[in-house]
Amino acid sequence: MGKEEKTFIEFLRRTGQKVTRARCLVLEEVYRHHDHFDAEALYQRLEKRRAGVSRATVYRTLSLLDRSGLVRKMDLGEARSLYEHVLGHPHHDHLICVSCGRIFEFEHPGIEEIQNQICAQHGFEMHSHTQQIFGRCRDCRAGRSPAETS
Amino acid sequence: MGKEEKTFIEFLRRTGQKVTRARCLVLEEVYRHHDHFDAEALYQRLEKRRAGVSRATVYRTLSLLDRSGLVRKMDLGEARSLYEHVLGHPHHDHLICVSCGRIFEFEHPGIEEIQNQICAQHGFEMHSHTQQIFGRCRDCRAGRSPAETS
DNA sequence: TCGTATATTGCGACTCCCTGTCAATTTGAA
DNA sequence: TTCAAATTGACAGGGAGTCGCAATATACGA
Ligand SMILES: [Mn+2]
Ligand SMILES: [Mn+2]
Ligand SMILES: [Zn+2]
Ligand SMILES: [Zn+2]
Repeated sequence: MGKEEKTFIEFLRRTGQKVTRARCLVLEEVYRHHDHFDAEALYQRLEKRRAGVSRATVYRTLSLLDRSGLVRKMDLGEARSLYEHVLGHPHHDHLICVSCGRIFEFEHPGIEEIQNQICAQHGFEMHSHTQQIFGRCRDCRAGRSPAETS
Repeated sequence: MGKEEKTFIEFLRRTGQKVTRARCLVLEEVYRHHDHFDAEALYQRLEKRRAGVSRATVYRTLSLLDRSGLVRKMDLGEARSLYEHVLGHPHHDHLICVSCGRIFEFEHPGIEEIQNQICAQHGFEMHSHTQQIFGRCRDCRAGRSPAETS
């Protein structure tokens, strides 16, 4: 049993919720890939594997995973929310190419430090933060299609 | 005629669109207040003034104002998008209190500088960026209700 | 292991924020 | 003033996500 299962089960127990077949299948599928995904795509992947988990349960379980700290829900201003792993993926923020849609990750300790300063100034207790930079990626600027890059 | 009207008309002309009664009324109402607002609230304000502008036109005009650079559309992960002025309001980012919902603004030159560095490293051409810090504000931490402040 | 209280599930209906359609109206260039 | 083209209001439609509920699964204690 992976660390994520352990964490999830511990979270469910701690909060008086049940460890169900559907929840385990969703968690398993979430951790089969390591990219940014949306709820519908995850549901489709489960369908393909004939997991027999409903769309509603996918949404409900993603919410649990978010609250348990296993995944992070991200809202990039698009219709659908995206999700990404937290466990084993250190905190980072995103560069989003408005041309090809790809998402690049970055992290910079200086930013976190400044954020702490700002919170201190405002007497603000930070729970989470997000930072997104929208623009054109190197490939798109070069007129290259993303497919040509390996 | 305020600077915002001038800018808007110039934008409309430049992009081959028409300066209409409805668009002017929406712009006027947008600039009557200087806080964060959503489309529905703006529509209600117009209704109260019997402006006779439809909800659809409010949405369509907000989109134009966003594209013209007069307002900024913000997605804070809530159902509704928020909008805020750009003209006369220097760039800033937001602290959002998850307890009372109030939004506080901050700006820090160091952050912008780091963002430029990161873009340079990735060969990324930045168009815009947003940064949100979620947490609890000073008042909420002190158990004070926001109404008591002022 | 079994029985039972309680949580969860799948289903589809539903909500909510917009967005698209289209006939009627307005705009502005000539 | 004329008139093609853009815009508008009304409302249907879309799409992501949520809710209610009867059927089912889970877990806890006997
Ligand atoms: Mn990421
Ligand atoms: Mn602001
Ligand atoms: Zn790109
Ligand atoms: Zn607060």
